[in-house]
Amino acid sequence: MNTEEIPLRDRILETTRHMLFSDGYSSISMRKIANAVGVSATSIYLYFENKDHLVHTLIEESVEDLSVAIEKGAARYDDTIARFEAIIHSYVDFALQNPEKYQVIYMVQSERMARYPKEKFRKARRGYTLLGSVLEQGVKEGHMEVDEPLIAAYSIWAQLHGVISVVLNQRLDSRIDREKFIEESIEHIIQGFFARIKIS
Amino acid sequence: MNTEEIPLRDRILETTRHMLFSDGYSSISMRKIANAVGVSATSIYLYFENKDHLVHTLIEESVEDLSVAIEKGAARYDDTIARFEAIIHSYVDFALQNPEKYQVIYMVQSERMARYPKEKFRKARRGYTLLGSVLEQGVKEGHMEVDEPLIAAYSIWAQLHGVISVVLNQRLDSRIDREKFIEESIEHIIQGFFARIKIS
DNA sequence: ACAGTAGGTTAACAGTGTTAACTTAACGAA
DNA sequence: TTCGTTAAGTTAACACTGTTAACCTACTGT
Repeated sequence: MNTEEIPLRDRILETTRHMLFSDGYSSISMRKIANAVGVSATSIYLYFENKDHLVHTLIEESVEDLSVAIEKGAARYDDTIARFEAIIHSYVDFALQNPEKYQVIYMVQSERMARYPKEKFRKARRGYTLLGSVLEQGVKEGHMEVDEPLIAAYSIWAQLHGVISVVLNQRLDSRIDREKFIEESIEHIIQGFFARIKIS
Repeated sequence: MNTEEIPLRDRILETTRHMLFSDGYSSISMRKIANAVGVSATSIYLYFENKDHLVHTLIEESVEDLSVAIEKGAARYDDTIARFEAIIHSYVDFALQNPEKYQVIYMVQSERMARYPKEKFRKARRGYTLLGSVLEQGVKEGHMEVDEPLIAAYSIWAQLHGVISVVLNQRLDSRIDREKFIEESIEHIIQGFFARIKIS
């Protein structure tokens, strides 16, 4: 078999990610995962402390990949505004092209995240920290008007996630066209940072 | 006892909502809920088909309350722009003042929501449908520039949820001030609809 | 040839959602 | 008053869950 060559730990991770995405968290169990991999349930505990740890590892992987995608996207441009837009589009593109990985990041609700080791959160910061520094640069160059770049970056992050999760979770109103929704939402989020006109 | 006067069904709902918020979904069980209420686990099945139905009922209640809050907020003003801002602030205020109810709406992840009866989703639409009609009015009066009011409304909805959930789920970067984050995010979301300036 | 170890296994425990069958109290009709 | 019916709850059981402890087994280095 070819799969025998791949380390068991990796096979467990891949199988879990797939099952997590297609069946949902509450449907997966250690026994089912083990069964799909072709080992006994307790073998999973040789590589992961418990179910939480297994899921957290999956999240960490996904966060890493997302961060890399964003950094690559930004690196393609020198111009600050182009970098700003590239980051946002990289985020959205990654989420839409890798729904399994993206969904895993946010699939786990607050309670289970509370058990997520705090130091790991710093890795998750990489993406919007980069965005923050781009915003700062934008302010310096006079293109944007932003009080607190870090807050602004986080705000964009949250807004993007809201848009993406509505799309991926299929909560979108059936009367609304998916692509148009995404496009207009991104446009709106971007636009909000170039114009700061007082309401007349 | 005073609690004996309250119907069992209501006591179950109240207890479940509280436990759901404080302990999280994965920590609650039919037996624990029943124990806290003071009845046997199977008694819950006299009023709810299963655990899903129990949770869905809770969601429905919360959605209803949120909708009412928004409608009340909008009704306080005649001016379109004022109504627009009132809706957004009502949404945020409700979420922050009733975290138990708001969190319950989004606590249940996509998989469990797929089992949520589709006809119930229409009720959930009430809030942003109202927002959509206000946007439409704003376009008519020349205050705003929006292509598709319904899409725009949904986009705002998603963005607001993103911001709120970051705050309530305590995923906020510790360097960032909570109140300032909320304020600036709302400001940004609102501003995006008044100004549509092409990027130079 | 033998001890140690890496990489698995089976058996068991306490807890889960859910169903079926049972009890018990209240009520109206004869 | 006694019967049948119904409502509201109970207990016992089933198949499944995460997790632990004890066991096996094949390969390694000496």
